[in-house]
Amino acid sequence: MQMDLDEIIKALANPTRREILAWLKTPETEFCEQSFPFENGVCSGKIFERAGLSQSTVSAHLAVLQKAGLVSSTKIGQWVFYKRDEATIAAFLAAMRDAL
Amino acid sequence: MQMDLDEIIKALANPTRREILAWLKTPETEFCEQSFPFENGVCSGKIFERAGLSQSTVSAHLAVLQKAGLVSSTKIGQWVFYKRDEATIAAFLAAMRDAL
DNA sequence: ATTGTATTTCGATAAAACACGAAATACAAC
DNA sequence: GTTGTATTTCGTGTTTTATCGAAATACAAT
Repeated sequence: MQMDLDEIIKALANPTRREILAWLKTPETEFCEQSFPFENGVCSGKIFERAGLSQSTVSAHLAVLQKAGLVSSTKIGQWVFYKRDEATIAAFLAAMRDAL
Repeated sequence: MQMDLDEIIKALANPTRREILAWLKTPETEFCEQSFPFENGVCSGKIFERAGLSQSTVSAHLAVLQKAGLVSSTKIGQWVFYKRDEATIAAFLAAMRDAL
């Protein structure tokens, strides 16, 4: 598994981004219903609402998470859905155990 | 175990600080001998040398690590010795598994 | 093709982090 | 107490991060 430990830690060194990642763990309980099933991920608009920051700011946070490989996105129509990348997250935790 | 997850992650979001923490895992192999046994920790001077940054900069890094609880320090004479705080590190790894 | 909705990118600003050298502090030894 | 060594704190410049609103892009629907 290739992954940039430094980039991932920096991505996680922000409470909003960690929060988003946590919300995505259980979309059913954290977000109200959406037209598409949660298997595709959560529509970014729902995340914008929840975060209490401007759209552009949250969009930037999502981009950082994605660049670090912690989430992936799918475009469906005019919406973009984000979901956790569990493989990277697990690999990061393992790498962290070794690094520390 | 009380510990500020946010403060710890921010402390770790810097390669130099992670490096220092890694060096302290095996002082015998990472640092040449010192007058006091490594049980007391590693003399900050040795860490300054190894890091390749100015004393003041490395001193600041050590302060961040200590404030986060990742290392502890002991003063002996005019020297200050730093060592890992394994309890905090382990608690952090566990908290990280839960948070992610 | 015009309009409307969803999202991202751009440009600006403020705050935080990183680095340095110089000054200050702490302690030992003389 | 003066000198020398070890370390931290202070003042400063530079870079990175976080945030916003406005402009740009993408797509759907009419």
